Amino acid sequence: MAPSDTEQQLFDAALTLFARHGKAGARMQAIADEAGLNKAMLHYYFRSKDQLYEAVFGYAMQQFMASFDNALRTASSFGEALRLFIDGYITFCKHHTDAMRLLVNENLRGGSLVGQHLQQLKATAPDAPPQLMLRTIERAVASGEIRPVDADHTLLSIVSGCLFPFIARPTAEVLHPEAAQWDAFVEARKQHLFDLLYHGLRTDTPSA
Amino acid sequence: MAPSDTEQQLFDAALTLFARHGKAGARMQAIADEAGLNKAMLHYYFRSKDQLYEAVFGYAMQQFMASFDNALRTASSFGEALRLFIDGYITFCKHHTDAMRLLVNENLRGGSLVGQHLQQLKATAPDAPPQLMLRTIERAVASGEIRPVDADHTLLSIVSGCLFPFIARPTAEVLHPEAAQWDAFVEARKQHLFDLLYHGLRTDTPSA
DNA sequence: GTCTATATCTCGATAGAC
DNA sequence: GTCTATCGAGATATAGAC
Repeated sequence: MAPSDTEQQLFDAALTLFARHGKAGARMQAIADEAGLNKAMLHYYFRSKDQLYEAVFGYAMQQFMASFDNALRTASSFGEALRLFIDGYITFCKHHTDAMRLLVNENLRGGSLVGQHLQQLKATAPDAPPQLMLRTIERAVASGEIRPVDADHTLLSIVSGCLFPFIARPTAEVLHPEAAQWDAFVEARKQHLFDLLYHGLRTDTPSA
Repeated sequence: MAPSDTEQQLFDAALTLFARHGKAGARMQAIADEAGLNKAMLHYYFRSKDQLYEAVFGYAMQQFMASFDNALRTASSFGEALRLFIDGYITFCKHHTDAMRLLVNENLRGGSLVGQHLQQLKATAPDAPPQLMLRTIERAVASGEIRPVDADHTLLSIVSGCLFPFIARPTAEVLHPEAAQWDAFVEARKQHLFDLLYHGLRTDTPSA
């Protein structure tokens, strides 16, 4: 069932405002305004604010997971997988900033939605991107391609490096004013992060 | 002027609840309850919710900055500085989770408070921890102790590695259920992160 | 300084015309 | 399906007794 135009507009507006102001801070009136419609339509399509939020959150999560899937499966070496993962992650954040913000927000608040959706995902798709990357790391350790690091911590480090600039953008912009051209800064980050992590993980280091 | 006991109790309760539910989600009634007092006292000491929030935010920021200052100045090598910075950061997050959550939340929301306070800090204390660590990185690059990395990106990577487990705790706990003993996981992270970053940054890699 | 009681308003949700 | 008008809960903030 394809959602109607109206429903889609409301949905998009909700994503934007929930991401910007959080679940509690976003106003149904503001969402309706953003969509160029009225509150009654919001309730007509989504019943309540709670249900609207859950729908939006589920969508963000799904969109997020889908964004790496293909990339990761084509990698033929750990280095390539690492680069694809980093590039994919950062590109996703750049183009779907609202979705990312929503996910981080929910995590930060310790909401139960994160656990629910992840558990479900783990059950229905045991080789979703996070697990896939975990196993990629474990294989690379086993084959000696990288040092014997803890896979969970390593994945956390990779993800954090990708996400953090978006989370801490206001701080980053003060510390690094030249980054006024945000897009260039984000692009440069892909390369920096790959270098740092690849050097940090690989077994042998031929001198330059 | 030392704040009265009452004021302090209200303040602490506010920090807890603002961190837990965000500025919009936290209820003045709930803050009063948490402090074992009533709403009227909140307005008596802090005028409005806005002013209460600003006071709490400023305090969190200040507490955060103060927590590294001494540690960083005693380091005699880059490796030592890196270890002190990581240990200090993670320990701070562990013991002042609410303050950290508040700061991250405000960053995520792109609030203007972050910029204001950081600008002011930069003016009054030009060698506050962030700048201090930046210069430490630059010196280490200049001396050849580490590879010629971009200092801003590197600092961002270090900070993100420290903070992220706390930000993404719900996700981390699903991916890594053994981390049910959170404290042990956090302690282990100090070592993991230092290893990863030190290997990633240093110039030469003597084989084990 | 501290409390109870209340004023004022904002927001989520619904009713009902079209 | 879409809108205007409105209800009623719950929020911030204040008044005023003690």
